[in-house]
Amino acid sequence: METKPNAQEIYERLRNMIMSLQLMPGSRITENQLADFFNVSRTPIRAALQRLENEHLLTIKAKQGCYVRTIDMVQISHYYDVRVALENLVLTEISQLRDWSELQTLAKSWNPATLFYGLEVTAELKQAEEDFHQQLADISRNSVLAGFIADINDHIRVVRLLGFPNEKSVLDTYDEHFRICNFLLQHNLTAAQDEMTNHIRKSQDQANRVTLHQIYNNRQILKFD
Amino acid sequence: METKPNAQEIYERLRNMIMSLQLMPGSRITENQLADFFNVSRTPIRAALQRLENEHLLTIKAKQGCYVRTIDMVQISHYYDVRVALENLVLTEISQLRDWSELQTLAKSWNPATLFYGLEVTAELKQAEEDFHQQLADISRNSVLAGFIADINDHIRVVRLLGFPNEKSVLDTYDEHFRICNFLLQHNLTAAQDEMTNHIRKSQDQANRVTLHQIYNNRQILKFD
DNA sequence: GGATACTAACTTGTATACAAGATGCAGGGC
DNA sequence: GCCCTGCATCTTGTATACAAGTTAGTATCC
Repeated sequence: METKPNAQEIYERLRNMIMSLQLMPGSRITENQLADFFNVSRTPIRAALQRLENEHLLTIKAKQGCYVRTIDMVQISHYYDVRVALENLVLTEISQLRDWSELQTLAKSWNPATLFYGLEVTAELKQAEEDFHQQLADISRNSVLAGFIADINDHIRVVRLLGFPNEKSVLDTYDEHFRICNFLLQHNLTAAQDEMTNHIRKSQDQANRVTLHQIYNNRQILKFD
Repeated sequence: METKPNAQEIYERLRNMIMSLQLMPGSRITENQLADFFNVSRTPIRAALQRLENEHLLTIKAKQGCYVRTIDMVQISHYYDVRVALENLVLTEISQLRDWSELQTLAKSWNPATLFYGLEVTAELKQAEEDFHQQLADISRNSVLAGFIADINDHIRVVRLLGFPNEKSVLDTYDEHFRICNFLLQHNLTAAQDEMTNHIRKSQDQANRVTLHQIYNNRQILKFD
C-alpha cells in the first residue's frame, strides 16, 4: 500500500496523463473514477481538476463530467505564431543585457563540435531542445515572458515530439541553436532573430504536417514522466 | 437575505476586489473570513481562491493563509514589453486576412471626427481604450493571441487606469487608434506597427512613472465592476 | 409502434467534520 | 535576562454526507 498522493501530485500525474494521451482527448472522466484510481476522496481530485481546467487541459461541465481537451491543430499553429513573436522578444531583451555569461554557457552546451547528445533522436535530446528555448527565455530576466513561453511549450509539446524526423535534423538543431547564440554574442540581433524565426517556422511546418491519426498511432513516444 | 453566491460569482467578486485594491496587496485573507463575508461554506471559497492563485492574483501558503498579490512595477513593465510584441503580431495577422469588414467597423468607431466619448477622461473612455486593443486582437482570429492579450490587460490595468493624465492625451488616443487602423487598411503594416509601438510605449512610460504611493492614494479610481 | 412522462442512477456543487501542520505565547529552566 | 519547550489556537488539507441538476432507460398512454 503506497502513500496517498496529495492534490499537487494528483495534478501533476493527471497533467502528464493528459499530455501524453494516456487519457484520450475528448474522453470523459469523472471525479469518482479518479478518486478510486488514486485511492483518495473527491476533494483533492476536484482541486486538481479545477486547476487543469484553468489551464485549458480539460473542461468541466456542471453535473455532467469532465472532458479531456481535444487537440486542435489550428490552435497549435496559433501557439507557434505567438511563439515566434515571443522568442524573438527574448533575443531582443537578451541583447540589451550587460551580463552575457549565462548566454555564453548556453552557447557552449550547444556547440556542434561537442555533440553532447549524439546524433540519435532520443527522448533526452527532445527534452533538451525544449529546455534550450526555456533557458534562453529565463536568461532574458523577463519572468512574464518566460512564463508565457513555458505555457506555449506545454501546449505544443504533443506535436513537437512527433515532428522530429531524422538524424539530419538533429544536426540542424545543434547548428541553429549555436548560431542563434553566436549571432547574439556578435551583437547581430537581426541575424539572430532571422535564425530563430526560421528555426521555429521549420518546427511549425513539421507540426502542421502532423495529423491526429499520427498522434494516436505514436502515443508511446509521448511518455515523458 | 440575498441568494448565496456560487463559486463562480465569488471568484469574480474576489477578482474585482483584488484588482480594484479593495483587498490591499500583500494583505492576508483566510477562508473562514471570506466564508463569513459571502455567507457560504469554505468549499466554494476554496475553489475561487485556487483559481485566483492559478492566475497569480494571490498565493496560498499551506496551513498559513492566502496573501493578495503585491504590485510589482518591474513585472508590470515586463508585461508591457510582451504586450508590444503581441499587439504587433495582431497587426501582422490582421494584415493577412481576406475580410477587413470588422477592421473597418472598428476604425469608424475611433474616428476623431466623431469623438464618441468626448474629451473628458471618463471611466467609460478608459474602458473603451482597453476594449479597442482587445477587439483588435479578436479580429486577428488567433484565439491564443487574444487570450494572452486579455491576460496582459488584467495585469496592467492597475497602472493603466492611473496613467491617463489629461484631455490632450485623450485626443492623442483617438488619433493613434484611428491611424493604426488606417495604416492597416492602406496595406502599410510597418507604419501601423510603428504607430502601435509608440502608442503602447507612451502608455508604458506613464505606467513607469506611477508609484505605489499614487496607486494607494487613488484606489477609488480603480472601481470598475 | 411511437411519443411522452416518470423514475432511478449518476455527476458535480456545497456543507460540515475531522486531520495535521504552523504560529505565537506562556512558563519553566538556567 | 535569555532560551527552550509545550500547549492552545488558527489555518489549510482531506473525507464524507447531502443537495440539486442531468441523463438514460422504461413503462405507460394513445
